[in-house]
Amino acid sequence: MDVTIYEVAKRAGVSIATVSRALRGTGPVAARTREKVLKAVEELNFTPSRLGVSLAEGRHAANGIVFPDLAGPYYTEVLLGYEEVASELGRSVVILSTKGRTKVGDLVKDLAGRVDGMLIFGHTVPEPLVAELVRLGVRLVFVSREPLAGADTLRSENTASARALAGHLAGHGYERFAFLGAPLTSQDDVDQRWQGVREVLGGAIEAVDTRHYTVECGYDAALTLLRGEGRPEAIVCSDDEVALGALLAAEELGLDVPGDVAVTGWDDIMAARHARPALTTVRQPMRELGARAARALDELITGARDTPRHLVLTTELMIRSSCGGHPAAT
Amino acid sequence: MDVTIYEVAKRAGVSIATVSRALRGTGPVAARTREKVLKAVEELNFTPSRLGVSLAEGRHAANGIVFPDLAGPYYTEVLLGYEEVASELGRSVVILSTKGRTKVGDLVKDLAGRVDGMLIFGHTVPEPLVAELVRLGVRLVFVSREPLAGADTLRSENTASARALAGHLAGHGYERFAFLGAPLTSQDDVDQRWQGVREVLGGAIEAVDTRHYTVECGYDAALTLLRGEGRPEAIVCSDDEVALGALLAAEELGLDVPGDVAVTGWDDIMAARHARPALTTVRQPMRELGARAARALDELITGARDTPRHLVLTTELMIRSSCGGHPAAT
DNA sequence: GGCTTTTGTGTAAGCGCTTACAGAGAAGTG
DNA sequence: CACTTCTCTGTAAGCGCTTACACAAAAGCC
Repeated sequence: MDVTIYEVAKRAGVSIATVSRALRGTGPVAARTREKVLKAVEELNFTPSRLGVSLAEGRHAANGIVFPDLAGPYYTEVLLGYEEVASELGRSVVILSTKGRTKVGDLVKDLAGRVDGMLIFGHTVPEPLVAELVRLGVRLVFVSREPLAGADTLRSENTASARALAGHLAGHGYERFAFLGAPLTSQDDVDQRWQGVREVLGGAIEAVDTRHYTVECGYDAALTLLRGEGRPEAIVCSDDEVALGALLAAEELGLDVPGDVAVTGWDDIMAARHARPALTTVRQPMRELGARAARALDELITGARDTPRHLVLTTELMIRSSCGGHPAAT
Repeated sequence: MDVTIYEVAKRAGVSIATVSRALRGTGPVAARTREKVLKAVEELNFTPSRLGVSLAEGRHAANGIVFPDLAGPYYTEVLLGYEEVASELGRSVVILSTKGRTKVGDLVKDLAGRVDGMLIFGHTVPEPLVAELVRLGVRLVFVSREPLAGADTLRSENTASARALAGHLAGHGYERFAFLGAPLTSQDDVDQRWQGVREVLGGAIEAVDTRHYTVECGYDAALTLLRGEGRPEAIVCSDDEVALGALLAAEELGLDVPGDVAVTGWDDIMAARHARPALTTVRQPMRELGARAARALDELITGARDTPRHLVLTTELMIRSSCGGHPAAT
């Protein structure tokens, strides 16, 4: 790691400019000269310093990603899709989690100084800081948030998918519903799901707050809900983790799912597929979200595109057994 | 992002050395002078270039991490623990996945040029390249592999935990066992688990290959195993994903778990807890693995320690319902 | 008051690499 | 042969920041 381009040049008997040209193919180099350079590189086991290259080029060849936490499988899948495409494009990925961190502003700015652009999940970064980053010309792509002027946004479809899910549930003949996991922000993913479900079920469904979208919070809220008056026949959950909590609550209360109460989730994470009963849920194309985000960011970084774009990816309704019986199916 | 230290110095009417000293606190600066500098910094919204600082300091303030994939929740948890401590120590985390990648050597070397040290999972990086990195003085910490000269290793305990698991299973009175997920490498994690289980169950257990440690491969191998002659009464699986596959196979064949066949896993991932029956498994302190790795790497990077160290973290036997009935217990 | 020590600041040299531009030599053309 | 064009190479200037060292002024001490 201590060999510099100067030592290679000396050993090969050429200038550092020639070494650079030979290695990068950025200019004409005689075959004989190239051989001498490559031989010296091999003998000295030289690898160009990333720092030197980046400073001289004025670019990092790296992408950033800011997320609230990775404990939910949702974020992991997006990250994997993102990293895969970033690597294909010759870029490293620098990660930053904001969970439990103070001075998020400083952390995000430090990240911005290390990368050519970044992906931000939803509202992980405070809005004033987002506005500042946009003003500074930082290339940004957002996943899972409403459109924002000056930056790209990418999300999965929510409203129509929620309507399809609610329609399917109604087809089971249920008449009393609850939506577990009230929206935190207007127009965020969960709010759109709530809107879509409500369009179909109307006054037959009521939203219940869970405080966070975790298994634990879903369990607590479901326990309270299922112990109360007017128990719903079906619970539509904001996401799979909350739904897993609801399954635990039903189990503890000795309620059969879906016989006594049906439960649905959102995301189609691994645990949802392996729970019993297997969760009926909506699958988000999470890897594709990450992959598309990396490509969008590439367009912004290379200048292939300079106008913000807002994309919506399609979802898939995964009917399993938690919503009710399906004659002659699965 | 375009303001340089020169512009700040000009605006504050001091030299760039004074700006640097004022911002970093590396030398005496008069209070009056410091105020002028801070005012200029604020007016110009200056943030020091990470590249400039790193090149001048000769360090990146970043940690690398190389993993085969993040699809398994195991890797995610380790990454989270790692990132959290790295951030506390003022370091960013640069990730690299090797799954499906060609030219892993080039990718790893590029990563090495961006960070002050890195964490590598098991045998993700080919041994010759590992030897070369060690020789080049790259600070390395390995997780989940046997001790290696010249680098730190960190793993969870396997053999004694496997003995405890096997002892518990034997206590259920089973007499025929299978180990699903044969070891790939001598002394790797799975091999140690296999050794521990075999010490207790001896000739009553036989290893079955799964090719990979995934749900799908576990399912295929379990299907074959359970359809064959001499069906085992209990299946000890290499890890939770393989165990989830075994649960799917049993379900498909109409076998009751644990009535007809008991199943155990390893890791205690979310899906293992939410499966039904809930998996008996061994919990690895995955976040702590990551956190300890980051701290170990910090010691190597700062020079607080220069001799390699090999640590083993304790695990916890999680008895749930997939191994058999437990009177008056959950 | 003279000498020593401390505080504060600026200059210059790098850290490792890229590349514009100038110049030399070789090749091509009329 | 003279002129033009092409190939190849080296020099010098930066990219943005840190800091050793020299020097000046102020403070402290006898």
